[in-house]
Amino acid sequence: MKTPVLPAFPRPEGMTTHDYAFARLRQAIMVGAFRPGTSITIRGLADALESSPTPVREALRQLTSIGALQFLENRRIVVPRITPARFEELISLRIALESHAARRAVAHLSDRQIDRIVALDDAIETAIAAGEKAEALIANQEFHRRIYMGNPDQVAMPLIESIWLQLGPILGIAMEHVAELYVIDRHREAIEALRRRDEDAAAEAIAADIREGIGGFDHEAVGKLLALAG
Amino acid sequence: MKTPVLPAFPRPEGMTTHDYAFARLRQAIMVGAFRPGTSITIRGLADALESSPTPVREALRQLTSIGALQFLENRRIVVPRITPARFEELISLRIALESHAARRAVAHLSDRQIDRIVALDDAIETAIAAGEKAEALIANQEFHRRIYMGNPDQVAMPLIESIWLQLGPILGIAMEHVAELYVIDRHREAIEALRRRDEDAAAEAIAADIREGIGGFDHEAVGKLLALAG
DNA sequence: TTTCAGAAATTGTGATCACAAAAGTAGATT
DNA sequence: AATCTACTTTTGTGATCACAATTTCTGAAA
Repeated sequence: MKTPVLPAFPRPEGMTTHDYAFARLRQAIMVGAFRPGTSITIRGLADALESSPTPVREALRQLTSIGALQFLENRRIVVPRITPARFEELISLRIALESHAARRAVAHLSDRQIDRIVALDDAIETAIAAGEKAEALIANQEFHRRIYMGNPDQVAMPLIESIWLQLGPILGIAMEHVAELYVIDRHREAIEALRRRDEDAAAEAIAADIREGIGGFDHEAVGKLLALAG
Repeated sequence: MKTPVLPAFPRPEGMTTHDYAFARLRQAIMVGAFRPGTSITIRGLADALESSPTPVREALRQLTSIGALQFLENRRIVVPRITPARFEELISLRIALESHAARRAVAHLSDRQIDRIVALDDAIETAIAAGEKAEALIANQEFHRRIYMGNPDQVAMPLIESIWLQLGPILGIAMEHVAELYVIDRHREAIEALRRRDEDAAAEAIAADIREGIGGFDHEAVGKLLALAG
């Protein structure tokens, strides 16, 4: 497999080459632009980004630290492959982390912040109705992120995003092979819990949202998806 | 503050310069060798390791990805400072992550593996009795790691170690200012739970171990420790 | 057709250098 | 003594190059 094409990504001025490479790759992996097993080369990326190996290598190294990429023994760089068992572990960890983060955020969220979260949920439904899967996915991530980030001393978000990155590749496959995203809407439930400042209910709503969403794929379904991807 | 002295660390042959720098720094931070706020320079480290900026910069970048270091706006590299609130978040996240990991490991641990874990617990007590704080700390980490790693598809360990790294600096301060490590021994309790294959009890024992160990520092105690460190 | 050895191309690694930004220093001015 | 300015030093950034390991390609032999 060759180095895949990167989705466009505007470069903010003042951003270092390294940071740009990192942000762009990270985004690409998180939204499922890469297949599991895809191999990546430093020089290939450097050419694509019109830069040189040094900053690109740093970006790739950072991505391996957070589980988004993998340096093999033979020094090849690949998007990690997923097994059904590993998938299950990731989902159960996601539930543990995110219900924890939701619980710890409840007390900090103002009504104004909750309003913005509601707006994001509307954006998700708009995107789904329009059949824009990628947009819906990004909006969904933003919905979750906005909740957890309500906690100002929050330290779980980077870990949660690490899990999202590890799920990205299989998510990309799922998006291609599933006719439409049928999002079981636990979001309303979560929002109601936030408004009531009910920590237990918020944590449970988030857990259910994950469990019934991407977590809904069972052992067999994941196996089929992976087989489809080669 | 200057770049601090690194604890010795033998370099396995065949290990790349980058990997060596990463492993050595990581270890140093995890065992509390650095104070919060300590600044680090690429060239300083390169000299200390008798190498060049390129591999060192990669190592530092990786360490920032897992929260062990921080690149400031002005491009300075520092060991992150901790606030009491952040400390509390880290502890509560540690409890959530590790009790989850313990629970998911129980079913996979063989009696033989549990025996080895018991041996590690003995090593901890030996180190404590001898007043060797650093050794006790490392053995304690190894005790926890060995439990969680029993799960072959485990994905939580890197995240847990990320938390350990973020707690490392304050742990170093605590070790200097606490007369002796008084480890409330929930380890026996955890081991018993493992032997009974009791997931709930194992998770709870680990949670209690953390809560009554490093988690025992309250808001005020953490503030004092940080004040001592400047 | 398959297999295997050797050449060629590709790729990660790490040292070096030029550059720009930031920090630190020294001296003059108020 | 305090403050500001100009100069020097330090520091992160990124491009380049040589090197070694790996992979890929090529062609001959079975």
